[in-house]
Amino acid sequence: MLDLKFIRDNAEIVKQGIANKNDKDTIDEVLKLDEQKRSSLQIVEDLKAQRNKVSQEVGRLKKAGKNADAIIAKMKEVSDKIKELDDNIREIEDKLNSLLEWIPNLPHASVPIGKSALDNVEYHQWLPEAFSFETNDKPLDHVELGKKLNILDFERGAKISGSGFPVYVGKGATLERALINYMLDLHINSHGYTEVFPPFLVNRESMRGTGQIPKLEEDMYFCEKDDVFLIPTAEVPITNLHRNEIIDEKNLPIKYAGYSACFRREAGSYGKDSKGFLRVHQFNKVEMVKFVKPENSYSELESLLSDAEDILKALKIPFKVLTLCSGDLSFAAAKCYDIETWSPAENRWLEASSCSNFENFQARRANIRFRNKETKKLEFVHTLNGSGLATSRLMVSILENYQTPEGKIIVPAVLQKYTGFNIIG
RNA sequence: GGAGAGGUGGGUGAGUGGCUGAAACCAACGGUUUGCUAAACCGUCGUACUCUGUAAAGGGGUACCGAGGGUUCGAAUCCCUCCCUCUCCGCCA
Repeated sequence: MLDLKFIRDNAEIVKQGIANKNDKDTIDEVLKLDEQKRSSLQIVEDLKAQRNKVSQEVGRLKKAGKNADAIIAKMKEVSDKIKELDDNIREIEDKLNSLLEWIPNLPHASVPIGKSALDNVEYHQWLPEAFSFETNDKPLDHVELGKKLNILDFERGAKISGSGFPVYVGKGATLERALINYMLDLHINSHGYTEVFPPFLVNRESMRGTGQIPKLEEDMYFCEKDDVFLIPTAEVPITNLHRNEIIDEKNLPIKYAGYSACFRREAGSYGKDSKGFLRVHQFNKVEMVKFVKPENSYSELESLLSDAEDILKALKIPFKVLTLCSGDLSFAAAKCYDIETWSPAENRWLEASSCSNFENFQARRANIRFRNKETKKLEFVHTLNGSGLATSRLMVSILENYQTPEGKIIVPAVLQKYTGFNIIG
């Protein structure tokens, strides 16, 4: 959520930001409603001031045993008028809020302007030693490998749940579990994050807090009976840990890392990247979430990115990092880096992580503040989060990059103590 | 699922129709005292919106005691609906 006062004072900047994000511009309507609201507010508040004053007078008169019928009758009229104006203001406010909820966060000044993913800018790239994009044999893709080695079962997943619900079997299941544990341990032991194991179902307010609602509501699984949603990412429960809280400044930054299953309906994206793990309805992810002081959020974004990259370096998976252009930024993000890992069989890069700075956009929605010791004022924190990492796309890269000419999989060295075996097949 | 208790400021907690934006205590902040720390003492200490306005400040108003309605000239206080937490019982992992 943007600050209404900021919108009022910087309408042109906001409009430009929305345009750069390819989003719908409702600012003129917002300003009009804001104007209406404030003028009505002035009138009704004057009436309320009058009512408060006279009501006290009534109390005094009654105590003195005097008759107050005349002014009571008059105040009744005032009260009715107030009620009418209040209703009117509430109506305006509802309209205003429903518009505000849909206004995206503005891109940071360092974000390249662009229309689509094609305009994203490469930030840097990392390749393992002796790596080559050229391969002599045609590598098997992860679906073929999974089937051949009997470690992934997409067909049975479709039978028991539907397409996009993969089943990990045998050493595949162990490898998945090892990967999750390895990533969590690294973040907790080496990067200073506190481990969180969050709920996978959250209420509507939480979804609103991080910005999934209203814009992405259709993309989430919803349990109507209890009005709860399956989380699309652990970002939601973990960021909402501090919803409606005032965080002690000396506890900042707060850094959490947590595993969750992630559920996405992927409505409207059928047929695109549908193979195997490339687009699934349920996947596993370790997520990092930070609550930081505003002045530090961009340096925290860099370190968040580097924390995610450390996983890939340790696993020796080739990756590159993109700075998303304004048009490709998600609704709530001010800046975002995507990490893409190399898939030799697909012969392309696959998105495995997003690391974003939301500035105070989520904090304002979720009302997460701290008291600034210098100004003594309450301020919104900045929130950030990044996948560290999603296992599905990562698993594609691991299986394909670590396959031997015989079609076996060598377990990456850092995972071997977690799996207890060093080869699959 | 059944029965009961309760949700008040950063925290504990008082407050059953007007003098309560809210006692008291704790925490926090500023100061005095002290060789340093501690203790003691004094003082300050809600948020949001809005109007006015200053170099910075400040001042006025409104709202807010879980949420939303209602009664009333006037509601933290009375009524209704909903949400949440806790305790006990039942069922179950």
